[in-house]
Amino acid sequence: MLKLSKLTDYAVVVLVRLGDDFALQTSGGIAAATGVPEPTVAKVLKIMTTAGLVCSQRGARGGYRLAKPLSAIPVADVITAIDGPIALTACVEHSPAICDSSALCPVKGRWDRVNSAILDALSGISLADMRPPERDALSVVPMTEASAMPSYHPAGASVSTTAFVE
Amino acid sequence: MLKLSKLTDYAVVVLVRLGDDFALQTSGGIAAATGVPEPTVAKVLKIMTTAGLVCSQRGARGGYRLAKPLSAIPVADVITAIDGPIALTACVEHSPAICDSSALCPVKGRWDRVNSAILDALSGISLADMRPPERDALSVVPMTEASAMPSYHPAGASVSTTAFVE
DNA sequence: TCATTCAGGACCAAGCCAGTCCTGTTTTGG
DNA sequence: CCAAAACAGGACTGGCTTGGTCCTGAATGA
Ligand code: FES
Ligand code: FES
Repeated sequence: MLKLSKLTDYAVVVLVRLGDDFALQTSGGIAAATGVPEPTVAKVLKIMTTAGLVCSQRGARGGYRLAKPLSAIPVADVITAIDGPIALTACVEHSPAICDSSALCPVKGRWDRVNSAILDALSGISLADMRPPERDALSVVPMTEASAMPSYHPAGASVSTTAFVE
Repeated sequence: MLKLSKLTDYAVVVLVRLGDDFALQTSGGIAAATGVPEPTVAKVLKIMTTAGLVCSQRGARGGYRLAKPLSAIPVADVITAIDGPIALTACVEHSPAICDSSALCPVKGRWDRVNSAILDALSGISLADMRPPERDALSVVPMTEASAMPSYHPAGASVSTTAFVE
């Protein structure tokens, strides 16, 4: 299954939202603005902080801020931060897993080319390219309450309408 | 997790093996030659047949044969045959899943570019590129018995040495 | 001092994938 | 005509991964 984890999708949404203005934003505020459940936003932002993509300010009036402009963050970095190194198969350079039968395997080392092709493709697209041109409608959402706003669910399926009850 | 299913890895191994000669080869023979468990080989080949990548001949003295040369089979086709259409997220063209909140989603339609970049990369590499230059050592393996040969396990981990006991 | 906010885990349930097996159907060969 | 060989197609199950939640602790500002 060549697909991204749902967390990665969330991360892009959150980061793009962070890029809308450079003021400190709390995880709760971002959750309200994007419709992503607050615990999930917090989890994503923690990972992003560890990866160095965002800066955090602790304590009261704290929050998160982008560490670099959106145009300087390739999509590959976000994926790597959440999913770990991009390794299509177990037998690819920089893969966490090791391969036993590398002496016998007929396709030994041959996936590397495929892997780097994908890596190049993902490194050439930045988060700025993911931002939609019309960013007015979303920025005006008040960060206090967004109860009536439908939540954002990338996976589709059945929308549990009580995703962010508070 | 941006990684391929293990079946896809097997499929490439099996198809490359099929490309070594154009005679009919039984699933059992391929299993013996590659070290992949026989039921798995059969499963992979059935999928490949449905996808039209290999031709099958039923009955006694039957077997499988490549439908087209290795150089005419891009890696993307193998992945699509096993994993379904390449769709990084749920909100990509040709994705089987549907997205509810496409009206609100801030990155609506923005994954398409990433997806096609990957698709292009995978379409530009054929199975012939996956075949190692030295194909002597593998072709001389007799198809009758390969009991002493270590099995091929892409995932690494613990090698159950009794993979193909018979 | 206290409320606020992030840090960093542990934790559980659901979904998915790998691998196996079983029952047909088709063809060859005696 | 019969039996063996080999593919077709599905059902089934165990194990792993992931998504999502929660809890406790540390830092900061009022
Ligand atoms: S999740 Fe469907 S358009 Fe973004
Ligand atoms: S599975 Fe490790 S080299 Fe191919």
